[in-house]
Amino acid sequence: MPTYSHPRPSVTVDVVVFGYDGGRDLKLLLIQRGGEPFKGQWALPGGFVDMEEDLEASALRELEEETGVKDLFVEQLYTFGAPGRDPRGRVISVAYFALVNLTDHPAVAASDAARVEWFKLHELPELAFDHAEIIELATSRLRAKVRYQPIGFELLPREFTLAELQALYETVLGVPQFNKRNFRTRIMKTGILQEVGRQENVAHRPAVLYSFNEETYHRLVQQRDSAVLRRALDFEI
Amino acid sequence: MPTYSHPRPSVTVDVVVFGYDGGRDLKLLLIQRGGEPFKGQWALPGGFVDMEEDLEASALRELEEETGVKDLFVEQLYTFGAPGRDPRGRVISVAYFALVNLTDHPAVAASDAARVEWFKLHELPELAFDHAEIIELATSRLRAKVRYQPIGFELLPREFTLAELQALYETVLGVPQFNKRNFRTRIMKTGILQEVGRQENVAHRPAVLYSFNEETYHRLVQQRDSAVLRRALDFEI
DNA sequence: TCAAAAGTGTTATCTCTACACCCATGT
DNA sequence: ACATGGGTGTAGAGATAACACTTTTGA
Repeated sequence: MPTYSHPRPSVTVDVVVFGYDGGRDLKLLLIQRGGEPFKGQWALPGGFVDMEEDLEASALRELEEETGVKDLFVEQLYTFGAPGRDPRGRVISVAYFALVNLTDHPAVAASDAARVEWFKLHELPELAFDHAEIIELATSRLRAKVRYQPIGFELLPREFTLAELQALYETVLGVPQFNKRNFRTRIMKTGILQEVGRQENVAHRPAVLYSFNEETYHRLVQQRDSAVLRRALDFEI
Repeated sequence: MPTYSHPRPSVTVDVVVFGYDGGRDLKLLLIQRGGEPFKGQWALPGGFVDMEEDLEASALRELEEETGVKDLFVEQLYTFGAPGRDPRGRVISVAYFALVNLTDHPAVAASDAARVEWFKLHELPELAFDHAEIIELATSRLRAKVRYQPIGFELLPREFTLAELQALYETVLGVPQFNKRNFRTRIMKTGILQEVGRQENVAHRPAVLYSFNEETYHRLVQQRDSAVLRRALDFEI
C-alpha cells in the first residue's frame, strides 16, 4: 500500500454557531465571503486545517479569525465529503456546531471575511457551497439535543427566570407555548437549577432568578445521558 | 487564500461493524493488518479515500475489499484527526458504524488483510492506531441509538420471536433481564411488528414469529425520531 | 403427565396533563 | 385598586412495574 503517493483531498472545517438573545428567534452566525469562490455570498465561518493542528482547534481558530467569536464549546457535527461540493476540487469539510449567548459574543468582521452578521434562523440569505445543507443538519441536531441535555447553560445569561428558560425551549422547538405549571415541575425535578436571587424593579411579582448548578449539571450530563434528564426534557412536539 | 498550495492531510475511512448471532455477546469485525505500520496487529477495516469517491462509498468499498462483508447500511460516526494518530503522518479518518445479522454476513479475508475475524466485544485483542477509542465511541453510540430506534431490523434474522428480540436488547444494554410482560407490551404498542407464523417442532408452546413491518418502521424512524419509539424503547438502565 | 417456554390478567403506584386559582409588585 | 406577570394545588387520565397465573407443545 503506497500510502505516500496517494492523491490527497483538502480538508476544511466549518462552524455552525447558534445564538440566542431572549427573543422569539434563534440566530445564526454567517460571514460574507471576501474571496473566490462564491465571493460576496454568505457562508459559514471556517477554513483550511493546518497540518499540525487538531480539528477542533482549527474550528475555533478559524471562527475567531473570521468573526471574533471565541471562548465557546464546539461539538463535532458531521463530515461532508461529496466530490463536487467545492468548485476548487476535492474538499472534505468537518462541520462543528456551537451554542452561545448572543449578548456575550459580539461578532466582528476580520481577515478573509468582508462582513459578519447574526441572521435569524428563519431568514437566512442564499448560502455558498453546501452550507444550507450543513445548517439544516445542525438545526435538527439541536432539536434532538434539546430533548436530553440542558441547552440553557450555553444559550442563556448566567442568571435567568423560569419564564426565560421556557421561552428558550419554545423558540428552539418552534412550538406555540406549553403549560407553565408542568414546565416548571419538570425542570425543577432535575435539580439542576439553583436559586440565586429575585428580580428587582418590575411592575409585578418579582420572579426568582436561577442559575445552573454546575456540579449537578455535569454529573447528570456525564452519566450516560441520564434518564433523569431525558424524562424531564423530552417535551412532546 | 492560496487554496491550491495548502499542504494536505491524507483522508481514510474506518468501519466499526457490530454483529449479532443470537448469543449473549455482540461481536465486532476486525482484520489483521498485512502491511506496515502495525503489521500483524488487529485493526478496523478501512483505508484511503479515492479522489472521486464519496466518503460512504469508500467505507463500503474498503469493507468489502478487506472482509467480504457487503450489503449493509453504514452511518457516519465521528471524524478522528488528532495530529500524531498515525505514524505515517497527518491522517484524518472518518469513522462509520454498522449493524449486521452475523449469520448473513460471513467474513472472508481478502487483499490487504491477513486475517478477518468476528471478536466478542468484551474480548477484543490489542488494536492498531487509535482504533480502541473509535470502538469505544461506537459502542456508546449504539447504546444511545437502541433507546430511540429499533435496532432489531439490522441485527436479527428476518423472522424472530419476542424472546429473541428481548435477548438482543438485554445483550446490547448489558442488563441482566427485564420483565417479559412489560417488554412485550411496550414493543407491541409501537405497531412495528407483524405476525408471520409460528415456531415448529419445539418442545414447548410454539412462539409466534414476527418480522418488522417496513412501512410502519420507516414512517416512525423518519418522523423526527418519533415520540412513540422513544416512549417504547427507552429502557431504564 | 411432565418439563419447558410462551403468553396473559390485573392491580397498586407513579406520572402527566389541564385548568383554576392565588401572590407580589409598581403605578 | 388594578394590571401584570409570577407562582401553586389538585383531580382525573394515563402509563408503568411487578407478580402470579394460564396455555401449548414434544417427550
